[in-house]
This record gives sequence, C-alpha cells and structure tokens, in this order.
Amino acid sequence: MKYSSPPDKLIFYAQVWEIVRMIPPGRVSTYGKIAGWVPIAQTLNPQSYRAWGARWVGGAMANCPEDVPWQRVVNSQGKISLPANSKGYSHQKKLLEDEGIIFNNQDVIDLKRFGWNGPA
DNA sequence: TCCTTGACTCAGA
DNA sequence: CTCTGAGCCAAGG
Repeated sequence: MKYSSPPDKLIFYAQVWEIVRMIPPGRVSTYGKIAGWVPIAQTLNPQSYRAWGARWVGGAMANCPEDVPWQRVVNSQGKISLPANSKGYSHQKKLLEDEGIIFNNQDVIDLKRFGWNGPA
C-alpha cells in the first residue's frame, strides 16, 4: 500500500518497472538488488535507502502495469514474498514454473542458478 | 496525536 | 533450515 514512499514515487516506480522489464524470461531478481540498480535520489541518505529501497520496490510491484513481469521479482531468500496461501502466490509460482524456473521442495528458487546478473 | 503496518533484509540463536 | 528482532520511514485510521 502506501507506507513510506520515495521522494518521487511515480518516478521511482517507473524506474523499477523499467528494470524489471529487462529481466529475461526464466530468470529472477530480488527486491534488494533491483533497489540497488535504481538510481538513488540525491535527497536520500544511503542507509535509509538500503533499509527502504527493497520495500519501495515491493510497492512498485504492487502497482505495476500489466506489461511488467513482476513475477520475476522475489525476496533475497529466493522465495515469493506473498502469503503462501494467497492467489497471487500460486499465480506467481505458476508463471515462473512456466518459464522454466524450478522451485525446490521448500518453494525456494535457487538464485545461484536462476538469479539475474543485472542490467549492466 | 498515537499506534499499526508494510510484495524487505540481515545477523544471530 | 526456521524463527526473532532490529533497522528504517510515512501514510491512514
């Protein structure tokens, strides 16, 4: 929802979506990494950004346009960051499996294998 | 105005 | 591997 937002919320979200759209099929990335690739606003100090960037990315995912492959974004543990029983959870899992991503018996994705190296 | 609450992460037990 | 707690910030009830 609307917990703390970056100075230019819409700008930030747009940047996040742009990066997420670069994630190739069959690969995933994490909130924290994506936050790290989004240019940090001058008005924010690094430590605040480190603590909140990931959550803002989450906020961006919650409000992303249809053309954004939000399902390719998981938390740093390689797990889907949604309630395990929610509809969104199963939806995301299915989309990822359809792309060839494998979940182990604990519903965890092996980031070593499926993690994306980033836009650079 | 006070209190709860987030699609997070990291370190420690 | 699982579970806690701390960190960090602002909107909304």
